[in-house]
Amino acid sequence: MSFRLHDSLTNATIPLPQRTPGETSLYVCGPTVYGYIHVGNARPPVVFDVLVRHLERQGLIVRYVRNFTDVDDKIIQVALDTGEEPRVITDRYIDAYRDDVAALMCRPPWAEPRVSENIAGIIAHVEALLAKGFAYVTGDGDVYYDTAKFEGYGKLSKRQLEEQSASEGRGKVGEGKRNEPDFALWKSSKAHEPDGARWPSPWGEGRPGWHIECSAMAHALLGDGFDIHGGGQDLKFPHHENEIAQTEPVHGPMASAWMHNGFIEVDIERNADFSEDVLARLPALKERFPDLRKVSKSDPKTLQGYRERDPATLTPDDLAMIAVLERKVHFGHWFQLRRLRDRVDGEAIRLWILGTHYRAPLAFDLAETGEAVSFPTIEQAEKRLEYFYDTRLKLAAKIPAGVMAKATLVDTLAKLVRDFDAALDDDLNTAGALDPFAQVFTLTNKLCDTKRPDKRDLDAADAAITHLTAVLGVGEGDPEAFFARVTARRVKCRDLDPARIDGLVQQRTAAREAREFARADEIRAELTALGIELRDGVTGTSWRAV
RNA sequence: GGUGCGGUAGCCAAGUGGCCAGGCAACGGUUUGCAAAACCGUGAUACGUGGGUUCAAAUCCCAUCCGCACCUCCA
Repeated sequence: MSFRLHDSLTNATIPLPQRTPGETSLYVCGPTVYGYIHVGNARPPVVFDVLVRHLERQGLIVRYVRNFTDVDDKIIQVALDTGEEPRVITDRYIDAYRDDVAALMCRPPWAEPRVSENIAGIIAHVEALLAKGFAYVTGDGDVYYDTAKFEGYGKLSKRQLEEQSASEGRGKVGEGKRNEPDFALWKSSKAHEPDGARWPSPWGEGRPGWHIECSAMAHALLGDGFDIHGGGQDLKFPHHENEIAQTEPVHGPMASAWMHNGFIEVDIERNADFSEDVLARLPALKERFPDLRKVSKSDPKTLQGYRERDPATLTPDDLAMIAVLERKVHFGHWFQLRRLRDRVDGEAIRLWILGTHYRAPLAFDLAETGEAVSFPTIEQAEKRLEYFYDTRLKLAAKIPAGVMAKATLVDTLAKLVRDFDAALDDDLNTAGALDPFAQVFTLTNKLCDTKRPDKRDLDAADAAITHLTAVLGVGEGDPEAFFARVTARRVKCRDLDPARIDGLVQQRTAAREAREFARADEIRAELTALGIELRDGVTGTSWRAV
């Protein structure tokens, strides 16, 4: 095992930690299930799924835990808004999450704990922190972590204690909180909060704070310390910093390595088509609103606020803000994974994500021509996927025709597979791994195009492709199922009539057989205009929506 | 201000001292009734800028400019 990874705690590249030889334990922070996820949330499951596949392929047992945060202020808010019980809400979004990540070709983790099913362990952990003097109870029945007691506080995010501001707690210093960065381990329930979000505890009815949940669930499933803790970059502080602070005093060092993925970012100025006036005002607006470019959940509300104002009172700056907000809301709409999946295949989203190293930022592209919305880089990935599956179909059809000639590709293919594995061994360099991946497919196509392909070459190509696609989780499905899925989506999206297309294709075939090529080309032009691509093969003509 | 990440060809994106990235788009060719798909080939002094080290720098050192993210719920 020569896998090495970048550890965010030490900022060094280290060998894969294995507390138990032949086994690696991995904890990844999962979603808070209060709504549908957006494409940014898709990155961690995809990245860590590839990590698990790669390690397992090399014979390791990976104990991969990804939690569901089903107890949280945001869930309570949804419950209060809709009148539903929290469990109903969280069940719904857990199902939706599983559906989304399955579409991204992520395999289920070894364990998916829910906070609501780990309350006893959480209470025990809080009690242990209280007993050791790392936490204190306030008059309101809240329990806070005392960050001043933990010497290593700030070591993951590399920040000094005094710089930090409060998080995860309603209190301010003086109102029961001892230090500004102290965070809640247990929050007392308020009268109006739903029954499904309160549990009895030694400190009265309440619910756990966000950070303690992961510490407790990781310990429940992986024991005292584990190998790798993963999650998005933004969780470094405060979430993971707090997990360390909570875990170390009770169970000793938490994770041997930390892996943080970069963000998927949207750039609203890109292709935004703003007017000269808006563009001229952007710099000044950015001064006033530093997070102007960031797509935020409060954007629709803010936009609504502007729309409700008397147009006469709107200044040019306001109008510019409206233009920008409209753009942000538009991006936000397509950022949601469910919506995006209506336009591009989940597997293509996966390939798009893997095209960039997991620690680097990844730009989300959206282009518009008139009414039509497109996602250039993801659509590019989808075309690539079609190529992979086409190649597999071609290879499968050619394998029976293999002969004992001269095998020339066996060694080359083996080397490409080694290069592929080596790229992944180097801190999961999926983008680098796509190089040998591409070369294997080119060689396979070339091999299939030869008249008398060697049987051993064909088998070697098949074995190489099986390995590469299984590790990346890209192009490994049933090709027919893939094309059926993609065609069905495009047909639906463009409101095409498959029966009519089949009819036109038949007419064209008849014309071609009669050697009436002008007529045949006329029909093809008609189909092209509908976005249908034809392929004349030896076994007849097939069509695909492009 | 603090902590990180980055600037590589039209676009996306690997690469951390000498040798090839890869993909998309473009162009030429093989193939095809013509296309499409596939394959082959081509392209551009590609490495933010200025110095330095070295036989050799995208890669190391110094300086500098620019961009991004997080530091408040966020993957």
